[in-house]
Amino acid sequence: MTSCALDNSLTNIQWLGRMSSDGLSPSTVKQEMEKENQTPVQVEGIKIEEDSSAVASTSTSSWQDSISERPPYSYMAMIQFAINSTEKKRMTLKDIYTWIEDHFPYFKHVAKPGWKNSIRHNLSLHDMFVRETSANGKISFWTIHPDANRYLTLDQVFKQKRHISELQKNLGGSSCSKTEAQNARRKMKPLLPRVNSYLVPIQFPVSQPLVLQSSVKVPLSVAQGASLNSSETGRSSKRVRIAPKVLSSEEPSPFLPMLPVKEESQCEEGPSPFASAQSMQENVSQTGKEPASFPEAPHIKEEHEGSCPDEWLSPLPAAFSIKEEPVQPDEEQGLFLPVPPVKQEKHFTMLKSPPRGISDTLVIKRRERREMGRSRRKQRLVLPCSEEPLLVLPESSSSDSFRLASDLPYLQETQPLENMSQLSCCQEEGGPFKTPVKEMFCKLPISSTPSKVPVATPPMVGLNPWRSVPLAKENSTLDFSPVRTLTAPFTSLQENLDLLGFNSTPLKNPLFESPRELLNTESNDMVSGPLTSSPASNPESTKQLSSPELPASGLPENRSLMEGLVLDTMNDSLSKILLDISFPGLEDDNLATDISWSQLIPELR
Amino acid sequence: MTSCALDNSLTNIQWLGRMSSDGLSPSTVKQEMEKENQTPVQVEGIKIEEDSSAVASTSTSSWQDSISERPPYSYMAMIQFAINSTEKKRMTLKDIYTWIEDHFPYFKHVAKPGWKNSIRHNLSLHDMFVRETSANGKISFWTIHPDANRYLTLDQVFKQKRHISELQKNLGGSSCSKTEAQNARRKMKPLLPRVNSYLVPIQFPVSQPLVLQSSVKVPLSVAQGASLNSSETGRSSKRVRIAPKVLSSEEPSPFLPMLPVKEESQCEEGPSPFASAQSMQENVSQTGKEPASFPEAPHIKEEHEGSCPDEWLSPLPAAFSIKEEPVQPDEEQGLFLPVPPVKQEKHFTMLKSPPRGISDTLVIKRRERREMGRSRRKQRLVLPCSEEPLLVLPESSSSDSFRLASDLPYLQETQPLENMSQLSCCQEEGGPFKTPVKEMFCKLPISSTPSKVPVATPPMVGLNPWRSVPLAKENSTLDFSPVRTLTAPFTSLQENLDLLGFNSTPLKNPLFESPRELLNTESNDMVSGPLTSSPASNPESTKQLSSPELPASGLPENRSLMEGLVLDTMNDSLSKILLDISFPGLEDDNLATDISWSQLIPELR
DNA sequence: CGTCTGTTTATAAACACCGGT
DNA sequence: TCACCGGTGTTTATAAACAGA
Ligand SMILES: [Mg+2]
Ligand SMILES: [Mg+2]
Repeated sequence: MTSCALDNSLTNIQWLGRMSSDGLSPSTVKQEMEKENQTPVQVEGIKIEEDSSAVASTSTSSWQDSISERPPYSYMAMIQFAINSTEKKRMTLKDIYTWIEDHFPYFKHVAKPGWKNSIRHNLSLHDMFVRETSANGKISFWTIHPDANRYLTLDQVFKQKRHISELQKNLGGSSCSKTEAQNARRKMKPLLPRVNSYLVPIQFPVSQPLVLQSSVKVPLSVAQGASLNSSETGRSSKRVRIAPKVLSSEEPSPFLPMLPVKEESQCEEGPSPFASAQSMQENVSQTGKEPASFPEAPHIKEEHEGSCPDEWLSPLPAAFSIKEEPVQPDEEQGLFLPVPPVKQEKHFTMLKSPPRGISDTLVIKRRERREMGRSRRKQRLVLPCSEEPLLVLPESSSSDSFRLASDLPYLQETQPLENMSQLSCCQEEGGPFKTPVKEMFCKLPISSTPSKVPVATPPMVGLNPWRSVPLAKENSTLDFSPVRTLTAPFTSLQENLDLLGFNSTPLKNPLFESPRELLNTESNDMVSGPLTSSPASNPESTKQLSSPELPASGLPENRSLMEGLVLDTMNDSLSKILLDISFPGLEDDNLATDISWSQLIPELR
Repeated sequence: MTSCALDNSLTNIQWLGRMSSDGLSPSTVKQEMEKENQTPVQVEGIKIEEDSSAVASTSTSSWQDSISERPPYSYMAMIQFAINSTEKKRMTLKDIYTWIEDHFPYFKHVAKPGWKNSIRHNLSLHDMFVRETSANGKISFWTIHPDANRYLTLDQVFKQKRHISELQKNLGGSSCSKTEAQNARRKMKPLLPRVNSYLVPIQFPVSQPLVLQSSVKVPLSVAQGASLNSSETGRSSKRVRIAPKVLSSEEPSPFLPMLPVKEESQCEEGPSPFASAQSMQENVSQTGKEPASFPEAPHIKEEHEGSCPDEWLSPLPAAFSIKEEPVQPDEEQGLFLPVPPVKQEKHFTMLKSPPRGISDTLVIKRRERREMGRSRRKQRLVLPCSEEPLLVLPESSSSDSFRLASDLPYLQETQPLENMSQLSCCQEEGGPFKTPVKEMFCKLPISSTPSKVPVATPPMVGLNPWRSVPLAKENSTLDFSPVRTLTAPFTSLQENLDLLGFNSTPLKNPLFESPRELLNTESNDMVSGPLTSSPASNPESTKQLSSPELPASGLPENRSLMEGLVLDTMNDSLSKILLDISFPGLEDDNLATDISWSQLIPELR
């Protein structure tokens, strides 16, 4: 509706975005590219400009303020926000792009064009997103599987944030020292999206804002004040923040049980010019809103046993309704068991899986359900769909946000210590290296999990003398790789910060993960409160009732910022170059051997 | 059984592998790293050496010969090969690593450590792989969901290859010029894994073997001879070949309907030292083997409707039993329809999906099933699981390979032209740029689909003067990026080759894809032969009957080779460096703004 | 504390297919 | 009508970040 709003605002945004790049050297690449990204597609879209102004100007909401920063939501979450912002709960790919750009300027002005590829990838990959075709068959709409849709909207998330932050303040920031964290367990559950989830490409050497925001450990007051100061040196390396990882099955019911919220309503092809401002405004609007009361509420079906996949559940930093839901006895069906279905369930749900005939091994799902604490990691986390087929979570239908508050305390506890010590460091600065470190180009790479090096710079560098303090470990092996050295500085700084207690990264937001853990740990000792099995993954609950589930949602934490807008694509080039240089033509021999694979003995050597 | 075979052989292999690296310059990185990769994990494994000799020495089989080249199988396929090589059809992660290293030396000597991360990623991502725990709960085994397991083994694939190649020869190599290819349509269906699937990191400038192998276009004889000659210049750029993309549902029944084949039998923890030789030998062994006749043949269950996910089906370059299978009338169920189920089905299968309430839009699946040719792309390809719940493909139970031969012609036809013109070029050399090209680091990037530039070398290059012949298109935009130029040469060469008919890339191996296409095109005009819907995706068929399906499997084509064992990880570093250089401290400002996301107006600028 | 295993998210790519020109 | 192109969709490959043991 508010189409063709102000181009000016948009312009402003861009301006800001450019600040970083400016007329730098050619290597600045990013900015250049970025701009192109948006323009190509949107320029023609007609609905490009609109009210991007809202984003730029509004300071009320939580993170949108920092216009060019990457939002703490995963692509999956953003897609859901976009689709759920329409009345029909469906949206064309192009409109999804537009919605996201309008609500998250980062993608419009900073992100590389590849972000659209990621959107498409997510739409295809997640079963939650279903493509439907218009009656005439001319248009394709992306929808959210009714059984999986919790009707999450950006607004809801915002509200959640506010609630959380308020609560945190009231609670007093949990400094989350081990002891404290542990104690806090039951009470705190940072609904926030997990502290560190961002993708922002990195760029600059040092001095990055660490900001934690409302998330876990740091009380808002602290976070805000501290963020500016200490955050400066925080973590600057990393290039792309991996989203919080919401664990799909977290909250069976939507954040706020609410159903559709009608945000934009311009479904169909309607460019929907104006969406941006809304989210902001909505935040300010009334908090409590009752769910159910929407026409199209889809799903309902019978939810067999554990029919829902996994993402179905909580695609974003949603709430985690920890209902407690007693673990059912033991179904004992072939394979899909309602309870702690491991993630793998997905398809399994209906299949008779384990007719294996081997009795000595149990499908982990079942095992886990029982032993909970044993078997192998994860999986139990999978609560997702098949999880608790039975529990519907028909609880608080509209007061969710509040509910969440109470639940929030939860998550954090799961592993206070660990977060602080290990995790916390790593995230922000690139500190610890759980997985080795990654091989620069010597012979360091040992762990199979890549792991990134904070600053990673190619050998020929030496240009950025940010730091040169080796971590004390691997240095010896690599000499020429400046990369390694860079990390050192960060770690030191960050470590300090972490210790101080306001490192955003450490704890991140156990929010979603905690649910899992809770379930698991339940049998052990962790459990104390309400958790149990689960977040009703059942779509039904969501639809039929506005169901209770305590939708807590995560909140952004923001802390890191966009560091460089680096273009990953370049990476390849560089690496190749290096290689080529070093290797004249040796490989040709090897390569040449191909022949038809079918034969040809290595004659080369 | 044949444990502790010859260490010598292994040694030899390594030797060969090293040939490429040797004592090159430090930049050689790869080799260095690679070695470390393997050593760390395997060195301790005890079962490391074993009979790797088989691999090195045997020239009988198709591609294993080229020891250091990346096999044409996707990770998913290799994992299946590994797991299905055991009697119990289960394997620990470590053993999977070992099996793959033993059977595909590439991973043992060339691949970067990240390949193990990819293995784990595939295990977790694909629902087909289910983790089970031993009775005592001490050990985790990875298994293949019985409903999805077609008991594919490396041996079977090999056999398939041979069959195919033979058939091709008999048929006379289809030079696959457009006209020919089109004509061949119904007859040829290259069961091979698709020509170009590899991941090999790239490294060298020019002169790469193109080798096509037995796959589609090129008759074996031709491929072999030609490969060496023309292949030289083929494609060298690309870094990682994306696997053929087997389209999971391709062959509902296993290649060779066979059930378990017992290859290694050393399940459990047994290091299984000796697996390697077997595959080779088996190839030589009898070709025709009847299926069914194995104890544990799992699945059977009732396969509801479209209960199987998708990967369930044909994870590897399996055969594509193009049974014809008439498209069922129209089930009309909520969403999952047996026929051309779109991939999205996965979970949907059992859920009542579309209770949406909106009648104007149809779930694509349904639509496609009906209209087939309309709606949106793909999806129909999805034949995978839900596809033809009904058709079982109980056809030729053991003569599949032959069947395949007849089918092969099929695939290629789908889009001969396009492949030749557009696709073919791109693949090999980096030729055309369907998706723009990717941004080197200027402002070129426009298409949201990354697209790689053949040689991608950073700006400062000029080192490899492989080619400088622009494709005629985009050149103008990028000047300094040597990358672009590199592609040109290839294209020219390859194009020529393609025209010749033995370009591996263009058509690749429509094998698996063809099925999809066939189905789709059916309604249109493409269809001519037997295709129709499908490759029985039903697990049942596989098990119950050795069902016919024509398992054609893909074959390697190999063509590209490992170009550089470049380390992607480095890339980041490089890009960052460049950025940093260009940007002094501008961003700090931006970054500093983080604060707590919740507030803070962009004060920086 | 470090490694291995497992789960997820992010990206880049390679293609397929479709519709517009 | 057809070839080319760009947008849309689907998959595979990789790198990473974490959780858990
Ligand atoms: Mg989908
Ligand atoms: Mg799995």
